[in-house]
Amino acid sequence: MRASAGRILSLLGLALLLLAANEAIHAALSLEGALISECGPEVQMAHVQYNAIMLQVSGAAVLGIIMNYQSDYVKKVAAKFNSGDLKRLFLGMVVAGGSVYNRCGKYCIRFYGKDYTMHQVFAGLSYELYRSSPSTIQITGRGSYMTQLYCKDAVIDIKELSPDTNARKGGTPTIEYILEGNRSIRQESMRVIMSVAGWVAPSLKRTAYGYSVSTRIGLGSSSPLPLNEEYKILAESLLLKFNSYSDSRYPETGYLMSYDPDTCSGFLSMGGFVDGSLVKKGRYAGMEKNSVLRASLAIGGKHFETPASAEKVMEAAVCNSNFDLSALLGRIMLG
DNA sequence: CGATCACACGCTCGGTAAAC
DNA sequence: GTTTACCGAGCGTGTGATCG
Repeated sequence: MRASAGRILSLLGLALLLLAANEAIHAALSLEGALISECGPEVQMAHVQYNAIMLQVSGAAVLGIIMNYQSDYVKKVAAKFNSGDLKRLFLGMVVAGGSVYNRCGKYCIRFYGKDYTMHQVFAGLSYELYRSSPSTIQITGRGSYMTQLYCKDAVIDIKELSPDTNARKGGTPTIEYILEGNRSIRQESMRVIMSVAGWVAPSLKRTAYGYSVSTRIGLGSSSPLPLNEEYKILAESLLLKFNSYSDSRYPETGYLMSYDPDTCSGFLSMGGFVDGSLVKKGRYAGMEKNSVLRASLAIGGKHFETPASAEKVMEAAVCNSNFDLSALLGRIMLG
């Protein structure tokens, strides 16, 4: 059974907890609690259900994590897609937010990022595809993680699908393999890629009637131009309209961005970001990308008297998707 | 040989505002 | 209202050292 490895890890974790009830474990668990509390209800449920166990290893600030790789998201896609398609998702994650290290006889695929959930997804896909379990390390002094998969087969696969993997070193990764997939897996790949390298940035704009919020979503920031073009083709195949932009400091790179409300809401209605995918920095850092996107779209076009009142409504909308938007708007809004 | 640790460099998101 | 441009500091990334 594919679930058995995960169960064994859970049991192992439970045993360790019982045996080693020390301060370190408690500290680790409370940190984990704080982390998980940022996630949506679905993630929290999954978490309670499967109970990831954290262990303190050498060094004060470095935590090793034994993860249970049964993210709800991976369970869902594993039931729906064959392994060829799952490989498309895996490729998307590596290209958008990972690296491949293959020197000195080492075969290592890494995934970086602050989203605990996305590391679970990466680890879950690794297990589904290669029956190999990576380990996740929290990077010292920062709220981000690195997941390392030592697996020769995986490295060979990725290098075959995208020979040039490391964008940082001037390479140009390709997602051609994803583009060859059917609509369903392309849509899922888009969601995963956006969750890894995409962003939401609601912005305040002074208008004749006060201030209004406009919604903006984007993908990447300095992707190699050919890859950026492939991202655009992928988006267009799903009727999402992005424009390409380039940062003048990095001429051979580009990113995608869209202000189009139909594109923003269209992306949301196809599932949007993977649940638990968080905004990385800025005013909404740590909040769910989907919540921010939903809130921003909900109050887009409304006018506010002051920037502060607009931000207040945004904050309320992001933090509680069930709150009474119209009541709050009635009190604060002008037009 | 697989796995973990450590760290410096420069790239990324995302804030902001001007130009259409 | 929509699109383009600029910019910065926090963090992503590659790699060597090290350990069991």
